[in-house]
Amino acid sequence: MQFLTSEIEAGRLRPGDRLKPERELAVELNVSRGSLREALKALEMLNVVELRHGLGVYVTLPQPQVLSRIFGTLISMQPSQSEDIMDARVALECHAVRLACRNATRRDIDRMRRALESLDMQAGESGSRNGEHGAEADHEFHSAIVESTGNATLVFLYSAITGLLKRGHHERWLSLFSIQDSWLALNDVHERILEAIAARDEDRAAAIMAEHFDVIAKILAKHQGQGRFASIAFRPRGPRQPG
Amino acid sequence: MQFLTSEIEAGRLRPGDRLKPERELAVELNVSRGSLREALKALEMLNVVELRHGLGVYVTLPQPQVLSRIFGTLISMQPSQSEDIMDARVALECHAVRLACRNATRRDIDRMRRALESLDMQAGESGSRNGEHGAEADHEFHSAIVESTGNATLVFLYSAITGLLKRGHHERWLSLFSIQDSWLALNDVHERILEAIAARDEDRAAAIMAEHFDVIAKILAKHQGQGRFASIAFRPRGPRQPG
DNA sequence: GGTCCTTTAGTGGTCTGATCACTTTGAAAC
DNA sequence: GTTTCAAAGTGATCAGACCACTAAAGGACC
Repeated sequence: MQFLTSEIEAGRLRPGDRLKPERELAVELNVSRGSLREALKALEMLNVVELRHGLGVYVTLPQPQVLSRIFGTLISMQPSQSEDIMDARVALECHAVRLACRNATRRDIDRMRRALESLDMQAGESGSRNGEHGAEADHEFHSAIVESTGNATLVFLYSAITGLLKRGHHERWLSLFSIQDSWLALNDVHERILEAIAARDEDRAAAIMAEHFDVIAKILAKHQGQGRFASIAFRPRGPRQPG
Repeated sequence: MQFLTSEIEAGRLRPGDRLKPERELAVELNVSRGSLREALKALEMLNVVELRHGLGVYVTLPQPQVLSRIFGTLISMQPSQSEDIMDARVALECHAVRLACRNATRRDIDRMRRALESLDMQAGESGSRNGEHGAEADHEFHSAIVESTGNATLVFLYSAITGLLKRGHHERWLSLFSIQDSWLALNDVHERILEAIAARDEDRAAAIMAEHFDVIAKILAKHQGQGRFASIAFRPRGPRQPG
């Protein structure tokens, strides 16, 4: 177990590599095949390794969505604060939008624009599934920004975080897109973010992104009383207690 | 395997509960004890259960540090550049320092101050293990900031990220603390960050933190040519290629 | 009566060896 | 040349045994 993870982290085993047969590996590591299999199955659970029947054991490249599934199971077991998760998202996105200003290609910007157009269309209607589509388009816009950074780590963290938010607080998130006046405010801010990115003005982009999360926080706070998190200018919590 | 996770997610099994003995459970689920153990060990890897020798199998509440270990292993397999990881750190810390301004207690601030004092002491000497101690004190200072936010998710992500940086780029990181003039620049910035946090001035704190990472990036760039990452004002990379 | 030690039952940890199931490969049959 | 099928290599699972650890019951000693 320890052996395999350290081998992988040291880079001696790389995604796609095939491990030696179980029987052989067990002899080398001086453990029984049963014990080795316990470790392999455990690593398979983490998606570090894939056991293919009749073929062998392969080192795999964990996909972000797989990671967020694991995260979901784990965090669903602890008293996670949605505000905490949301704050992590704010942190990632406010910096991501700066990197986007530097690295976004024309294609990236087109993708963001399409997402906003889709969001606009949803805003006109007010059907029952309105929130669903709006949330999707919103997510597409923000994903486009993060992915345009070209930073694999940020993308990875972001997808894990948003996966969590989606699963755990889906209803509350959707409700944001059912509140009438939120559309106007959000769409305006979105447009200005895109504008700033296109102008490669990262200070402005970051400032508007921060403002964006403030707007969300305020809308949620106003309409739900509890749906608040600590974004940049919004401070629902007092100082922590010593301890 | 499927059985246990669904039982847990459904809430029928709760943290602290003890499962039936392996032999008994294996009979009930119609699998051999070996197969059951493979599943249990896999779940143990996710920290969903804990196998206590001589006692039994217990459902556990995952601890953040264990999660971040797993997370770190997974991230380490992503094709990320060290600049990418560093940028994620910048993102987390620049927002964390804002939250620190709101939530840090007197104890938190004392802890930061002690870390800086320790850092000062290291600066005076110039032994061979100087870099080691300096890096440790530096890490303590930054950890204190992130932990003072009271945001479990941020702490979690931060420890995963820094764990990665430490493991994968230890030497380069240490070298920063062996460069003579870096001490002066870094210590000054550290002091000003602490000052801003104590004054609860989050805009200033965030600005100085950003500057801090700029300083690091510039020092590394100057002394190593390659040790650069994209911090807020420092832009080593051109626009991404359309892909 | 109380304290300490030993024993014992219950449990996870590991090992061994066998058998089943899946995949690929290459030889044989056509 | 194509198809068929048998064999080799591999993971999947099983059964049974024994080891190691823990806690509680029981007895020995003070």
